[in-house]
Amino acid sequence: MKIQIANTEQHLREHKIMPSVQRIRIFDTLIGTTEHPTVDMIYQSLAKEIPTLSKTTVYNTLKLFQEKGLVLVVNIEDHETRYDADTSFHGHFKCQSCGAVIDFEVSEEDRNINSLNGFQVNESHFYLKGICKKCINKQNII
Amino acid sequence: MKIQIANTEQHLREHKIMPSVQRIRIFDTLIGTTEHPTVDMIYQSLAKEIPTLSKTTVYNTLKLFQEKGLVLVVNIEDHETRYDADTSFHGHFKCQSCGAVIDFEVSEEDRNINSLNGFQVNESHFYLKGICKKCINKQNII
DNA sequence: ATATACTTTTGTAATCGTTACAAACTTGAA
DNA sequence: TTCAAGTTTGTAACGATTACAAAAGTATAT
Repeated sequence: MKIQIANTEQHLREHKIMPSVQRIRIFDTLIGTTEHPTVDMIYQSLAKEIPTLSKTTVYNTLKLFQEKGLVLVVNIEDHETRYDADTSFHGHFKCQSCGAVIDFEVSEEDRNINSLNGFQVNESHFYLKGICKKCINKQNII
Repeated sequence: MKIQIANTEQHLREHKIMPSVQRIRIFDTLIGTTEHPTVDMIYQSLAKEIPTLSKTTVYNTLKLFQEKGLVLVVNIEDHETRYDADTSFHGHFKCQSCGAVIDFEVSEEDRNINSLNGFQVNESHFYLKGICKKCINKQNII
């Protein structure tokens, strides 16, 4: 889902992150899309705007955001690390046909696994793969 | 959980896999452990027994097993692909203290996400991270 | 048994995402 | 202005995985 942040600069400061141009634009790119971009996608979409941008900066910045709790890492696919600015709890569905990664809701009860009594859970990731509604409909038309 | 297979050779044949020595031993290694090993862990544990074994063979074999539905890939951690011979549905918990990957049960209802009506789900992965019971107890003792 | 075709294994080299590192640059305070 | 600290950049290194082609093994027909 898309996240609304009125003022990115202020938002970063509130999380003790110095708001450099690069950091602001990387964060804005992330909240401006629902496609859970990879480092490379973010880099490509900013390269024209910030010609000196280095991919290392994108890596460093996303790592920083992650440590400060501003973004979540989505590891739904091997060797394809994606980032999500929506840090509320939700699941991710990857369409094996069109490749889109789509958010879905997970109820409070659903994520409470009672077979894990005595464990301290810090992170939860729910990943599903299959064919999304759009692609199913396309198949039916053809 | 540990899986019981009476006869690996026959099991592979039933899945249209030619049971070579390497394939049999790789499969046996997988069902003989609950630690969801990586390619390297499997390779290391067989290297003495099969001195000519190539890591490429371990990769090829696990890919084949995966395609034939004999094993599942566990991607709970970035850049650390693990394999699981238990293909029944269950979740994985990774302890951030000792590194163990532990299975947990997920009820039928829990994995049925009603916000995904109209989607075809082919694979489900539930990953949790935190501190396992053992490590919590250790901390209390110290 | 022998030849032939086919499958499997092996080792090396290539690839790709990510990280390490050090130099250059920017910012803010004194 | 000068200094110190933080940030960005480019290059090189790294590690997991894959590509590839040669070598070894297996099955089948004659």
